[in-house]
Amino acid sequence: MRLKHAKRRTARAAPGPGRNASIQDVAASANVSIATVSRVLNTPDLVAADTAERVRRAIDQLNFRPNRFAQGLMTRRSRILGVGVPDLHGEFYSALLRGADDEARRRGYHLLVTSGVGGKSSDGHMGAMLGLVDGVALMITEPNEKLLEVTRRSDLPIVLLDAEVNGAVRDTILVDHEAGAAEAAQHLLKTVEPSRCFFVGGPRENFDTARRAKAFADAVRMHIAARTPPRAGDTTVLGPDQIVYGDYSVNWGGIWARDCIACGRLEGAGVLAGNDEIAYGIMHAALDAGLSVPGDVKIIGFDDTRLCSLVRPTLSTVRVPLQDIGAAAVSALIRRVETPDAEPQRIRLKTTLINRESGG
Amino acid sequence: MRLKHAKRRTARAAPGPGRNASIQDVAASANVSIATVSRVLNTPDLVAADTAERVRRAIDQLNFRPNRFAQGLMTRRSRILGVGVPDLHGEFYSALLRGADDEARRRGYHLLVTSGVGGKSSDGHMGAMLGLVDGVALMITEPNEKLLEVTRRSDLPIVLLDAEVNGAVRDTILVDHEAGAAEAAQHLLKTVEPSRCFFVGGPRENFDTARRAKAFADAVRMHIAARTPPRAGDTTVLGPDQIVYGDYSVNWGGIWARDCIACGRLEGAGVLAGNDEIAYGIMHAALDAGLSVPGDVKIIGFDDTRLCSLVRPTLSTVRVPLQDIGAAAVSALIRRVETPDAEPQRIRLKTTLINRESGG
DNA sequence: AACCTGATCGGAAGCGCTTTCATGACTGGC
DNA sequence: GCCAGTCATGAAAGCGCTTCCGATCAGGTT
Repeated sequence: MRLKHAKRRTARAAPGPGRNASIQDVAASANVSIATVSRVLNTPDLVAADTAERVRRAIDQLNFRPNRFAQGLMTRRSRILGVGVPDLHGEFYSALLRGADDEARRRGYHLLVTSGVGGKSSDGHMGAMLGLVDGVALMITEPNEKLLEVTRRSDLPIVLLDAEVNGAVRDTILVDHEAGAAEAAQHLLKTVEPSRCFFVGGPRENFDTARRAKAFADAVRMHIAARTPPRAGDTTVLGPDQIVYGDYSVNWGGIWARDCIACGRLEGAGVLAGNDEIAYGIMHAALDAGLSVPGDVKIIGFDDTRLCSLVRPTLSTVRVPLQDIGAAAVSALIRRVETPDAEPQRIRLKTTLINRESGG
Repeated sequence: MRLKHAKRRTARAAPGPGRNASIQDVAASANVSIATVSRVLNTPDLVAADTAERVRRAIDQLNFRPNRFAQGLMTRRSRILGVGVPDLHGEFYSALLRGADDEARRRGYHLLVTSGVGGKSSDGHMGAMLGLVDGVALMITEPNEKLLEVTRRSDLPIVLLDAEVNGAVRDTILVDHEAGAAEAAQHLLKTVEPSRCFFVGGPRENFDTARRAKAFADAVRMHIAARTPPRAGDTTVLGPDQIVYGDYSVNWGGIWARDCIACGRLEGAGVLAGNDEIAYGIMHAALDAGLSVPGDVKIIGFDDTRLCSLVRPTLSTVRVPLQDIGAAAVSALIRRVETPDAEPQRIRLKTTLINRESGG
């Protein structure tokens, strides 16, 4: 037997398995209206204690969870935050993500992660993401007009990680690469001649490398200018080979070091690397060539990834608080989402020189 | 002048800035009904070519993007996949996530990442996640009844990473740890006496460590049983100290190695470590003690993280295709989401012994 | 001429929720 | 005993979309 054209207007099947309980079911079960159920959830103060209790029991019993889509449709909030990073490879982003995720969960938000930000095919994907999230934390490491344009025109809350966007006043999490690079330079300059100090960076266009390079150069120049008495031949112009660029890889560090060794210039040098991997590459090439670290050459890395304490000799490095960056980004983003009119914030996180073995 | 109590029933403000264009706006602009607009988006075949074209123009012009919440409310799909891992720390999960993200974006899905799966406070967070995603890829490394119970009772599509759940027939991505461990053992046994072969694992409860340990022991026993002629004193019982457990850290590897050295038992040994970090710890302690690797002691790691090719001597290891695991998980999950009635799948991924320096 | 068929489209229901507005029951002050 | 002022609650209007159903029309079939 089968009902033919059964009237289905308002009748609804019992919330058995296969269908989650809806607010309707709860309301029916607690003998109140759906409005009251909603109030119990969102504004409990507006409902009488005993009613609320009854509703809560029904909720538990039916295992009711508000449908997030319906909620989102009304409130225009999803409690999801987008996180866009250029890449998911390696220690670096994994630490960042970890900080972000911890903070997000603490605040009852979820993280929608997407990598390849700035890549070619990322536009559509980003677009789709914008419709789902309450805000976006974006990490951009190289200039990318298209992406910045999107962020500028979007009215979605955005915080920028470690990148300044000229023209737009936005929440921004900054890392004080300058102080870190300067501190590292000063440390090297204690025992190394300014002319023997090198900065071996990542890609020239990379924001971080650029800032670290500039601060390094400034520190070296300042050191020269300040020392008394001046020495013969002192010049505040750095040699063109003292600041070089490549990429963020062990390989590039090795290449540079071997070149340098070939010219006999690595011995007695002090090197600040653009990141830990480069530093490791340099150190390794030096050791392979029979140089001692830090005896013959002093090396300082950047970021303080796990690598630093694993390798021997251990790597001195400039610690960048990656987890804190992630956490701060999420925190700032939530603040903007929840209080859209708040003043834009610029949070600046400190770096720390970590003296281990390689830096002397 | 201001309109007082203007009638607002059906009138709606123009879709200026501050409000995104809705399907209504598109319909009005293209002079069709919203049903037609929807069809253009979802079932273009049902719309006349010229009408569709007109609608598409309106969509472009108004920069219309369907509201994902409204869509989700109707379709019960979000095109978001949940990924739950125990931890976000380190190379391991970062590689996995990368594979997952690549595959997801290729298929037009997004990833909602959550760590701390299996942790104490993760329940509520997981619960909230379940309402948002089309399915979940779960990585569990240790027994966790509560979590498994949740997965069992949920009708949400789930794929399990590298964990078997007895009783439930589920899509599962498995890694052939057994083959990898056996291959590594056999490699060591070529030059090392069975009684001098060790497995230094991570936590005893950890699924992976348990499986690797068992396969290692089996391989050693089988080697003893198979060799002809049998030697005096051959026994297929491994010494209790040949399979040991600790945690997945460099530190633990170092501790074990130093203990072993103290008893004079490391020289001439062959060691399979539970992961690369342990292997590195062992290798380092050995080198520090003046032993040569692989001359005096042969060491093989597990996972093939970046560390292996960075350190010197380079680490032989059993490669686990982390990125492939992530990609396979997402792929299987999408399959289940889109064809819920498909047969449950068990995908088994191969490991590969990577011979570098430390393994001899 | 009456009928059927398929292609195309609009009307309208309804997904599950939040929120406004109206209602009714009490309360205290006169 | 009556009116203003709470307080607790319900009815109902949508949020923006998908999809079922039916209307219309052109063109072919009997």
